[in-house]
Amino acid sequence: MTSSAQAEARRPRRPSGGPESLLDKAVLEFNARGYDATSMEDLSRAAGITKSSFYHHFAGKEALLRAALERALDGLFSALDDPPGVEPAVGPSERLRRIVTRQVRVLMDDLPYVTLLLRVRGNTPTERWALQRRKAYDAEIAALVRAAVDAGEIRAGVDPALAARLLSGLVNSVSEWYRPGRRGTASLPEDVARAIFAGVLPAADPA
Amino acid sequence: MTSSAQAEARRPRRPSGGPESLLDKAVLEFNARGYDATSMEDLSRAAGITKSSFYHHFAGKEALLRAALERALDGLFSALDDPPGVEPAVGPSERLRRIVTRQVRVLMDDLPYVTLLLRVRGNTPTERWALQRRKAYDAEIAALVRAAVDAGEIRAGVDPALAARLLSGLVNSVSEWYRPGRRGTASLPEDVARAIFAGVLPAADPA
DNA sequence: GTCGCCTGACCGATCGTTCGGTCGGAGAGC
DNA sequence: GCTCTCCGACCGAACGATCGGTCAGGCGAC
Repeated sequence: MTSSAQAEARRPRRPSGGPESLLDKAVLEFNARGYDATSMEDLSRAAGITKSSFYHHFAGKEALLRAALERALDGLFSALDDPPGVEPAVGPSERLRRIVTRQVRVLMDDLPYVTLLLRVRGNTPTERWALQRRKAYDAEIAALVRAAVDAGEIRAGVDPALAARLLSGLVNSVSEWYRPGRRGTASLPEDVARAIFAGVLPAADPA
Repeated sequence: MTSSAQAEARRPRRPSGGPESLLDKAVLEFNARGYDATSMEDLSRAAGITKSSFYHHFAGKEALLRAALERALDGLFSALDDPPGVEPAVGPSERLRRIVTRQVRVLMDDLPYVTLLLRVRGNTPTERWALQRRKAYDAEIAALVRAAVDAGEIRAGVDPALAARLLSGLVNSVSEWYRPGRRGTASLPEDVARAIFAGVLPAADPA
Protein backbone atom coordinates (compact mmCIF):
# COMPACT_ATOMS: atom_id res chain seq x y z
CA MET A 1 0.00 0.00 0.00
CA THR A 2 1.92 2.99 -1.21
CA SER A 3 -0.82 5.36 -0.16
CA SER A 4 -4.09 5.25 1.76
CA ALA A 5 -5.90 6.13 -1.45
CA GLN A 6 -5.36 2.57 -2.63
CA ALA A 7 -7.59 1.12 0.10
CA GLU A 8 -10.07 3.97 -0.06
CA ALA A 9 -10.39 3.73 -3.80
CA ARG A 10 -13.20 1.21 -3.43
CA ARG A 11 -15.55 4.03 -2.52
CA PRO A 12 -17.79 4.63 -5.55
CA ARG A 13 -17.88 7.96 -7.27
CA ARG A 14 -21.67 8.01 -7.39
CA PRO A 15 -24.17 7.31 -4.61
CA SER A 16 -25.35 3.88 -5.73
CA GLY A 17 -23.11 1.97 -3.34
CA GLY A 18 -22.09 -0.88 -5.60
CA PRO A 19 -23.74 -4.17 -6.48
CA GLU A 20 -23.99 -5.41 -2.87
CA SER A 21 -25.97 -2.42 -1.72
CA LEU A 22 -28.18 -2.66 -4.80
CA LEU A 23 -28.84 -6.33 -4.09
CA ASP A 24 -29.76 -5.56 -0.48
CA LYS A 25 -32.28 -2.95 -1.52
CA ALA A 26 -33.67 -5.10 -4.32
CA VAL A 27 -34.28 -8.07 -2.04
CA LEU A 28 -36.18 -5.86 0.37
CA GLU A 29 -38.41 -4.73 -2.50
CA PHE A 30 -38.91 -8.30 -3.67
CA ASN A 31 -40.05 -9.33 -0.22
CA ALA A 32 -42.37 -6.37 0.20
CA ARG A 33 -44.22 -6.82 -3.11
CA GLY A 34 -43.26 -10.26 -4.33
CA TYR A 35 -40.71 -10.92 -7.07
CA ASP A 36 -43.13 -10.86 -10.00
CA ALA A 37 -45.01 -7.81 -8.77
CA THR A 38 -41.81 -5.81 -8.40
CA SER A 39 -40.82 -3.91 -11.54
CA MET A 40 -37.33 -2.83 -12.46
CA GLU A 41 -38.55 0.71 -11.99
CA ASP A 42 -39.50 -0.07 -8.39
CA LEU A 43 -35.99 -1.41 -7.84
CA SER A 44 -34.19 1.53 -9.38
CA ARG A 45 -36.37 4.00 -7.52
CA ALA A 46 -35.51 2.26 -4.24
CA ALA A 47 -31.82 2.39 -5.18
CA GLY A 48 -31.94 6.04 -6.17
CA ILE A 49 -30.79 5.51 -9.74
CA THR A 50 -32.55 5.15 -13.07
CA LYS A 51 -33.74 1.90 -14.52
CA SER A 52 -31.07 1.88 -17.19
CA SER A 53 -28.32 2.49 -14.66
CA PHE A 54 -29.38 -0.64 -12.88
CA TYR A 55 -28.43 -2.70 -15.92
CA HIS A 56 -24.89 -1.41 -15.59
CA HIS A 57 -24.52 -3.48 -12.38
CA PHE A 58 -26.76 -6.48 -13.03
CA ALA A 59 -27.48 -8.38 -16.22
CA GLY A 60 -31.21 -8.34 -15.53
CA LYS A 61 -33.99 -9.06 -13.10
CA GLU A 62 -33.34 -12.77 -12.99
CA ALA A 63 -29.60 -12.34 -12.38
CA LEU A 64 -30.57 -10.28 -9.36
CA LEU A 65 -32.80 -13.07 -8.12
CA ARG A 66 -30.10 -15.65 -8.75
CA ALA A 67 -27.52 -13.78 -6.70
CA ALA A 68 -29.96 -13.39 -3.82
CA LEU A 69 -31.03 -17.03 -3.82
CA GLU A 70 -27.41 -18.17 -3.99
CA ARG A 71 -26.63 -16.25 -0.83
CA ALA A 72 -29.66 -17.68 0.96
CA LEU A 73 -28.83 -21.25 -0.03
CA ASP A 74 -25.19 -20.91 0.99
CA GLY A 75 -26.37 -19.72 4.38
CA LEU A 76 -28.78 -22.60 4.75
CA PHE A 77 -26.24 -25.28 3.90
CA SER A 78 -23.71 -23.72 6.24
CA ALA A 79 -26.08 -24.59 9.09
CA LEU A 80 -25.64 -28.31 8.41
CA ASP A 81 -22.07 -28.52 9.69
CA ASP A 82 -20.57 -27.70 13.05
CA PRO A 83 -18.23 -24.73 12.98
CA PRO A 84 -14.56 -25.79 12.95
CA GLY A 85 -13.11 -26.63 16.34
CA VAL A 86 -16.37 -27.90 17.81
CA GLU A 87 -16.42 -31.57 18.73
CA PRO A 88 -19.05 -33.52 16.78
CA ALA A 89 -22.46 -34.24 18.24
CA VAL A 90 -22.97 -37.55 20.01
CA GLY A 91 -26.17 -38.67 18.25
CA PRO A 92 -28.53 -37.66 15.43
CA SER A 93 -30.92 -36.04 17.87
CA GLU A 94 -28.26 -33.72 19.26
CA ARG A 95 -27.03 -33.01 15.76
CA LEU A 96 -30.55 -32.01 14.75
CA ARG A 97 -30.84 -29.72 17.73
CA ARG A 98 -27.65 -27.94 16.76
CA ILE A 99 -28.75 -27.63 13.13
CA VAL A 100 -32.10 -26.17 14.13
CA THR A 101 -30.52 -23.51 16.31
CA ARG A 102 -27.99 -22.64 13.62
CA GLN A 103 -30.67 -22.53 10.93
CA VAL A 104 -32.75 -20.11 12.97
CA ARG A 105 -29.67 -17.96 13.42
CA VAL A 106 -29.01 -17.96 9.67
CA LEU A 107 -32.63 -17.03 9.14
CA MET A 108 -32.29 -14.10 11.52
CA ASP A 109 -28.99 -12.90 10.05
CA ASP A 110 -29.94 -13.19 6.39
CA LEU A 111 -33.67 -12.73 6.88
CA PRO A 112 -34.56 -11.01 3.57
CA TYR A 113 -32.55 -13.46 1.50
CA VAL A 114 -33.93 -16.59 3.16
CA THR A 115 -37.44 -15.16 3.08
CA LEU A 116 -37.12 -14.68 -0.66
CA LEU A 117 -35.90 -18.25 -1.07
CA LEU A 118 -38.80 -19.68 0.92
CA ARG A 119 -41.28 -18.00 -1.42
CA VAL A 120 -39.85 -19.21 -4.70
CA ARG A 121 -42.49 -20.88 -6.86
CA GLY A 122 -40.53 -22.32 -9.79
CA ASN A 123 -41.56 -20.04 -12.66
CA THR A 124 -38.10 -19.64 -14.22
CA PRO A 125 -35.00 -21.83 -14.60
CA THR A 126 -33.35 -19.88 -11.79
CA GLU A 127 -36.26 -20.52 -9.48
CA ARG A 128 -36.34 -24.20 -10.35
CA TRP A 129 -32.61 -24.45 -9.65
CA ALA A 130 -33.17 -22.91 -6.21
CA LEU A 131 -36.10 -25.21 -5.55
CA GLN A 132 -33.93 -28.20 -6.37
CA ARG A 133 -31.14 -27.13 -4.01
CA ARG A 134 -33.68 -26.48 -1.29
CA LYS A 135 -35.12 -29.92 -1.80
CA ALA A 136 -31.65 -31.39 -1.33
CA TYR A 137 -31.34 -29.51 1.95
CA ASP A 138 -34.69 -30.81 3.17
CA ALA A 139 -33.63 -34.32 2.23
CA GLU A 140 -30.60 -34.02 4.51
CA ILE A 141 -32.84 -32.98 7.38
CA ALA A 142 -35.25 -35.82 6.67
CA ALA A 143 -32.40 -38.34 6.70
CA LEU A 144 -31.26 -37.06 10.08
CA VAL A 145 -34.77 -37.29 11.50
CA ARG A 146 -35.00 -40.87 10.27
CA ALA A 147 -31.68 -41.67 11.91
CA ALA A 148 -32.85 -40.19 15.20
CA VAL A 149 -36.02 -42.27 15.12
CA ASP A 150 -34.11 -45.42 14.17
CA ALA A 151 -31.67 -44.81 17.01
CA GLY A 152 -34.57 -44.90 19.45
CA GLU A 153 -34.00 -41.34 20.58
CA ILE A 154 -37.50 -40.27 19.55
CA ARG A 155 -40.73 -41.51 21.09
CA ALA A 156 -42.11 -44.56 19.28
CA GLY A 157 -44.89 -43.95 16.76
CA VAL A 158 -43.51 -40.74 15.29
CA ASP A 159 -43.51 -40.84 11.49
CA PRO A 160 -40.07 -39.63 10.35
CA ALA A 161 -41.28 -38.19 7.04
CA LEU A 162 -44.06 -36.20 8.71
CA ALA A 163 -41.81 -35.07 11.55
CA ALA A 164 -39.21 -33.81 9.08
CA ARG A 165 -41.82 -31.74 7.23
CA LEU A 166 -43.26 -30.28 10.42
CA LEU A 167 -39.76 -29.52 11.67
CA SER A 168 -38.88 -27.57 8.53
CA GLY A 169 -42.25 -25.85 8.56
CA LEU A 170 -41.86 -24.76 12.16
CA VAL A 171 -38.32 -23.48 11.70
CA ASN A 172 -38.98 -21.68 8.43
CA SER A 173 -42.14 -20.05 9.71
CA VAL A 174 -39.91 -17.78 11.78
CA SER A 175 -39.22 -15.80 8.60
CA GLU A 176 -42.85 -14.74 8.44
CA TRP A 177 -42.82 -12.64 11.56
CA TYR A 178 -39.29 -12.13 12.85
CA ARG A 179 -37.89 -8.63 12.36
CA PRO A 180 -34.37 -7.66 13.46
CA GLY A 181 -34.07 -5.45 16.50
CA ARG A 182 -36.93 -7.02 18.38
CA ARG A 183 -36.37 -7.44 22.06
CA GLY A 184 -36.27 -10.91 23.55
CA THR A 185 -35.13 -12.62 20.38
CA ALA A 186 -31.62 -13.41 21.54
CA SER A 187 -32.86 -16.78 22.78
CA LEU A 188 -35.00 -17.43 19.70
CA PRO A 189 -32.80 -20.20 18.23
CA GLU A 190 -32.91 -22.14 21.49
CA ASP A 191 -36.61 -21.42 21.95
CA VAL A 192 -37.40 -22.91 18.54
CA ALA A 193 -35.27 -25.96 19.27
CA ARG A 194 -37.12 -26.44 22.56
CA ALA A 195 -40.44 -26.21 20.73
CA ILE A 196 -39.30 -28.92 18.33
CA PHE A 197 -38.30 -31.39 21.05
CA ALA A 198 -40.67 -30.52 23.89
CA GLY A 199 -43.65 -28.96 22.10
CA VAL A 200 -44.84 -25.47 21.26
CA LEU A 201 -47.31 -25.71 24.12
CA PRO A 202 -45.84 -28.31 26.51
CA ALA A 203 -48.15 -29.40 29.31
CA ALA A 204 -47.32 -28.04 32.77
CA ASP A 205 -45.52 -30.43 35.13
CA PRO A 206 -47.98 -31.72 37.71
CA ALA A 207 -47.21 -29.70 40.82
CA MET B 1 -88.89 -32.40 -12.93
CA THR B 2 -90.98 -32.73 -16.01
CA SER B 3 -88.17 -34.38 -17.89
CA SER B 4 -84.69 -35.65 -17.22
CA ALA B 5 -83.41 -32.75 -19.29
CA GLN B 6 -84.25 -30.46 -16.39
CA ALA B 7 -81.61 -32.01 -14.14
CA GLU B 8 -79.15 -32.35 -16.97
CA ALA B 9 -79.64 -28.76 -18.01
CA ARG B 10 -76.93 -27.62 -15.61
CA ARG B 11 -74.46 -28.89 -18.14
CA PRO B 12 -73.37 -25.77 -20.02
CA ARG B 13 -73.69 -25.41 -23.73
CA ARG B 14 -70.02 -24.60 -23.81
CA PRO B 15 -67.35 -26.27 -21.76
CA SER B 16 -66.80 -23.56 -19.11
CA GLY B 17 -68.69 -25.16 -16.19
CA GLY B 18 -69.91 -22.05 -14.39
CA PRO B 19 -68.27 -19.62 -11.96
CA GLU B 20 -67.45 -22.22 -9.30
CA SER B 21 -65.54 -24.41 -11.67
CA LEU B 22 -63.77 -21.37 -13.09
CA LEU B 23 -62.76 -20.26 -9.61
CA ASP B 24 -61.42 -23.71 -8.81
CA LYS B 25 -59.27 -23.77 -11.89
CA ALA B 26 -58.11 -20.19 -11.41
CA VAL B 27 -56.99 -20.81 -7.84
CA LEU B 28 -54.97 -23.80 -8.98
CA GLU B 29 -53.22 -21.60 -11.54
CA PHE B 30 -52.63 -18.88 -8.96
CA ASN B 31 -50.96 -21.37 -6.67
CA ALA B 32 -48.83 -22.90 -9.40
CA ARG B 33 -47.42 -19.62 -10.72
CA GLY B 34 -48.25 -17.06 -8.08
CA TYR B 35 -51.07 -14.52 -8.39
CA ASP B 36 -49.09 -11.76 -10.08
CA ALA B 37 -47.30 -14.08 -12.48
CA THR B 38 -50.59 -15.59 -13.66
CA SER B 39 -52.15 -13.75 -16.59
CA MET B 40 -55.82 -13.72 -17.48
CA GLU B 41 -54.84 -15.60 -20.60
CA ASP B 42 -53.32 -18.36 -18.47
CA LEU B 43 -56.59 -18.58 -16.57
CA SER B 44 -58.82 -18.70 -19.62
CA ARG B 45 -56.59 -21.26 -21.29
CA ALA B 46 -56.81 -23.47 -18.19
CA ALA B 47 -60.59 -23.07 -18.22
CA GLY B 48 -60.90 -23.85 -21.92
CA ILE B 49 -62.49 -20.54 -22.88
CA THR B 50 -61.22 -17.27 -24.25
CA LYS B 51 -60.06 -14.38 -22.15
CA SER B 52 -63.09 -12.27 -22.94
CA SER B 53 -65.44 -15.08 -22.00
CA PHE B 54 -63.88 -15.11 -18.59
CA TYR B 55 -65.04 -11.55 -18.03
CA HIS B 56 -68.60 -12.71 -18.53
CA HIS B 57 -68.38 -14.63 -15.22
CA PHE B 58 -66.00 -12.47 -13.17
CA ALA B 59 -65.58 -8.72 -13.03
CA GLY B 60 -61.80 -9.04 -13.23
CA LYS B 61 -58.68 -10.59 -11.85
CA GLU B 62 -59.01 -9.03 -8.44
CA ALA B 63 -62.65 -10.09 -8.07
CA LEU B 64 -61.46 -13.63 -8.67
CA LEU B 65 -58.88 -13.26 -5.92
CA ARG B 66 -61.42 -11.73 -3.60
CA ALA B 67 -63.85 -14.62 -4.02
CA ALA B 68 -61.09 -17.14 -3.40
CA LEU B 69 -59.75 -15.39 -0.30
CA GLU B 70 -63.26 -15.00 1.06
CA ARG B 71 -63.78 -18.72 0.88
CA ALA B 72 -60.44 -19.41 2.57
CA LEU B 73 -61.13 -16.96 5.38
CA ASP B 74 -64.62 -18.29 5.99
CA GLY B 75 -63.12 -21.76 6.32
CA LEU B 76 -60.47 -20.57 8.73
CA PHE B 77 -62.91 -18.78 11.01
CA SER B 78 -65.22 -21.76 11.01
CA ALA B 79 -62.45 -23.68 12.76
CA LEU B 80 -62.71 -21.39 15.80
CA ASP B 81 -66.07 -22.69 17.00
CA ASP B 82 -67.20 -26.16 17.97
CA PRO B 83 -69.76 -27.64 15.60
CA PRO B 84 -73.32 -27.40 16.99
CA GLY B 85 -74.26 -30.12 19.44
CA VAL B 86 -70.76 -30.60 20.82
CA GLU B 87 -70.30 -29.72 24.46
CA PRO B 88 -67.80 -26.90 25.00
CA ALA B 89 -64.17 -27.60 25.87
CA VAL B 90 -63.23 -27.58 29.54
CA GLY B 91 -60.20 -25.27 29.31
CA PRO B 92 -58.30 -23.06 26.86
CA SER B 93 -55.75 -25.78 26.23
CA GLU B 94 -58.37 -28.29 25.15
CA ARG B 95 -60.08 -25.61 23.08
CA LEU B 96 -56.80 -24.91 21.30
CA ARG B 97 -56.33 -28.58 20.58
CA ARG B 98 -59.73 -28.80 18.95
CA ILE B 99 -59.11 -25.65 16.91
CA VAL B 100 -55.78 -26.94 15.66
CA THR B 101 -57.26 -30.23 14.48
CA ARG B 102 -60.17 -28.44 12.81
CA GLN B 103 -57.86 -25.90 11.18
CA VAL B 104 -55.73 -28.66 9.71
CA ARG B 105 -58.89 -30.28 8.39
CA VAL B 106 -60.00 -27.02 6.79
CA LEU B 107 -56.54 -26.71 5.28
CA MET B 108 -56.82 -30.19 3.80
CA ASP B 109 -60.35 -29.70 2.50
CA ASP B 110 -59.83 -26.24 0.98
CA LEU B 111 -56.12 -26.62 0.34
CA PRO B 112 -55.78 -24.41 -2.78
CA TYR B 113 -57.85 -21.60 -1.30
CA VAL B 114 -56.05 -21.53 2.04
CA THR B 115 -52.69 -21.83 0.31
CA LEU B 116 -53.52 -18.77 -1.76
CA LEU B 117 -54.51 -16.87 1.38
CA LEU B 118 -51.29 -17.74 3.17
CA ARG B 119 -49.26 -16.26 0.32
CA VAL B 120 -51.00 -12.90 0.11
CA ARG B 121 -48.51 -10.00 0.34
CA GLY B 122 -50.73 -6.91 0.51
CA ASN B 123 -50.26 -5.33 -2.91
CA THR B 124 -53.90 -4.41 -3.55
CA PRO B 125 -56.85 -3.33 -1.39
CA THR B 126 -58.27 -6.83 -1.66
CA GLU B 127 -55.04 -8.35 -0.41
CA ARG B 128 -54.81 -5.88 2.44
CA TRP B 129 -58.37 -6.71 3.43
CA ALA B 130 -57.51 -10.39 3.54
CA LEU B 131 -54.35 -9.69 5.52
CA GLN B 132 -56.38 -7.77 8.05
CA ARG B 133 -58.91 -10.55 8.50
CA ARG B 134 -56.12 -13.07 8.84
CA LYS B 135 -54.49 -10.90 11.47
CA ALA B 136 -57.76 -10.92 13.41
CA TYR B 137 -57.79 -14.70 13.26
CA ASP B 138 -54.22 -14.93 14.54
CA ALA B 139 -55.13 -12.56 17.37
CA GLU B 140 -57.87 -14.94 18.47
CA ILE B 141 -55.38 -17.78 18.57
CA ALA B 142 -52.86 -15.66 20.46
CA ALA B 143 -55.49 -14.74 23.06
CA LEU B 144 -56.30 -18.39 23.61
CA VAL B 145 -52.63 -19.28 24.01
CA ARG B 146 -52.28 -16.53 26.57
CA ALA B 147 -55.30 -17.86 28.43
CA ALA B 148 -53.84 -21.36 28.46
CA VAL B 149 -50.57 -20.10 29.88
CA ASP B 150 -52.34 -17.94 32.48
CA ALA B 151 -54.46 -20.91 33.53
CA GLY B 152 -51.27 -22.81 34.35
CA GLU B 153 -51.98 -25.50 31.77
CA ILE B 154 -48.71 -24.81 29.93
CA ARG B 155 -45.23 -25.37 31.33
CA ALA B 156 -43.85 -22.26 33.02
CA GLY B 157 -41.46 -20.12 31.02
CA VAL B 158 -43.25 -20.39 27.69
CA ASP B 159 -43.71 -16.97 26.06
CA PRO B 160 -47.35 -16.78 24.91
CA ALA B 161 -46.65 -14.44 21.97
CA LEU B 162 -43.86 -16.62 20.64
CA ALA B 163 -45.82 -19.82 21.19
CA ALA B 164 -48.78 -18.41 19.27
CA ARG B 165 -46.59 -17.54 16.30
CA LEU B 166 -44.89 -20.92 16.26
CA LEU B 167 -48.25 -22.63 16.57
CA SER B 168 -49.66 -20.83 13.56
CA GLY B 169 -46.47 -21.41 11.63
CA LEU B 170 -46.47 -25.11 12.33
CA VAL B 171 -50.12 -25.57 11.43
CA ASN B 172 -50.01 -23.45 8.29
CA SER B 173 -46.84 -25.11 7.01
CA VAL B 174 -48.96 -28.15 6.22
CA SER B 175 -50.19 -26.29 3.13
CA GLU B 176 -46.69 -26.34 1.68
CA TRP B 177 -46.48 -30.09 1.21
CA TYR B 178 -49.87 -31.73 1.78
CA ARG B 179 -51.56 -33.01 -1.36
CA PRO B 180 -54.97 -34.69 -1.29
CA GLY B 181 -55.07 -38.41 -1.85
CA ARG B 182 -51.89 -39.14 0.04
CA ARG B 183 -51.96 -42.27 2.13
CA GLY B 184 -51.62 -41.99 5.88
CA THR B 185 -53.01 -38.49 6.12
CA ALA B 186 -56.28 -39.40 7.78
CA SER B 187 -54.65 -38.86 11.17
CA LEU B 188 -52.87 -35.67 10.10
CA PRO B 189 -55.02 -33.26 12.14
CA GLU B 190 -54.39 -35.24 15.32
CA ASP B 191 -50.71 -35.69 14.43
CA VAL B 192 -50.22 -31.94 14.12
CA ALA B 193 -52.03 -31.33 17.41
CA ARG B 194 -49.76 -33.89 19.07
CA ALA B 195 -46.70 -32.13 17.65
CA ILE B 196 -47.93 -28.83 19.12
CA PHE B 197 -48.39 -30.17 22.64
CA ALA B 198 -45.75 -32.90 22.87
CA GLY B 199 -43.16 -31.84 20.33
CA VAL B 200 -42.33 -32.58 16.70
CA LEU B 201 -39.52 -34.83 17.90
CA PRO B 202 -40.50 -35.87 21.45
CA ALA B 203 -37.78 -37.65 23.39
CA ALA B 204 -38.27 -41.39 23.85
CA ASP B 205 -39.60 -42.50 27.25
CA PRO B 206 -36.75 -43.98 29.26
CA ALA B 207 -37.30 -47.72 29.01
C1' DG C 1 -87.15 -12.34 -30.88
C1' DT C 2 -84.68 -12.59 -26.86
C1' DC C 3 -81.43 -13.96 -23.74
C1' DG C 4 -77.22 -16.27 -22.03
C1' DC C 5 -72.83 -17.53 -23.41
C1' DC C 6 -69.12 -17.06 -26.20
C1' DT C 7 -65.68 -14.92 -29.61
C1' DG C 8 -61.82 -12.16 -32.21
C1' DA C 9 -60.11 -7.76 -32.56
C1' DC C 10 -58.49 -4.24 -30.16
C1' DC C 11 -57.23 -0.60 -26.32
C1' DG C 12 -53.85 2.06 -23.38
C1' DA C 13 -50.56 0.97 -19.93
C1' DT C 14 -46.69 -1.17 -18.29
C1' DC C 15 -43.39 -4.78 -18.53
C1' DG C 16 -38.04 -6.04 -18.93
C1' DT C 17 -34.56 -4.63 -21.78
C1' DT C 18 -31.50 -1.95 -25.05
C1' DC C 19 -28.96 1.86 -26.86
C1' DG C 20 -26.55 6.18 -27.73
C1' DG C 21 -24.73 9.48 -25.22
C1' DT C 22 -23.25 12.52 -20.88
C1' DC C 23 -20.61 13.40 -16.86
C1' DG C 24 -16.66 13.65 -13.81
C1' DG C 25 -12.74 11.72 -11.40
C1' DA C 26 -8.12 9.19 -12.21
C1' DG C 27 -3.79 8.63 -14.51
C1' DA C 28 -0.28 9.62 -18.16
C1' DG C 29 2.64 12.74 -20.53
C1' DC C 30 5.07 16.82 -20.35
C1' DG D 1 0.72 22.36 -12.62
C1' DC D 2 -1.66 21.61 -16.67
C1' DT D 3 -3.59 19.39 -20.17
C1' DC D 4 -5.32 15.08 -22.65
C1' DT D 5 -7.36 10.78 -22.63
C1' DC D 6 -9.83 7.21 -20.72
C1' DC D 7 -13.39 4.71 -18.31
C1' DG D 8 -16.87 3.47 -15.05
C1' DA D 9 -21.25 5.27 -13.48
C1' DC D 10 -25.14 7.27 -14.92
C1' DC D 11 -29.07 8.96 -17.79
C1' DG D 12 -33.35 9.77 -21.26
C1' DA D 13 -35.69 7.75 -24.84
C1' DA D 14 -37.37 4.13 -27.03
C1' DC D 15 -37.94 -0.98 -28.20
C1' DG D 16 -41.16 -5.19 -28.82
C1' DA D 17 -43.90 -7.92 -25.91
C1' DT D 18 -47.41 -8.66 -22.77
C1' DC D 19 -50.42 -7.05 -19.33
C1' DG D 20 -55.64 -6.49 -17.62
C1' DG D 21 -59.62 -5.11 -19.67
C1' DT D 22 -63.30 -3.57 -23.42
C1' DC D 23 -66.44 -3.93 -27.19
C1' DA D 24 -69.54 -5.11 -31.02
C1' DG D 25 -71.30 -8.89 -32.65
C1' DG D 26 -72.40 -14.23 -33.56
C1' DC D 27 -74.67 -18.37 -32.35
C1' DG D 28 -77.80 -21.70 -30.28
C1' DA D 29 -81.71 -22.71 -27.14
C1' DC D 30 -86.16 -21.47 -25.71
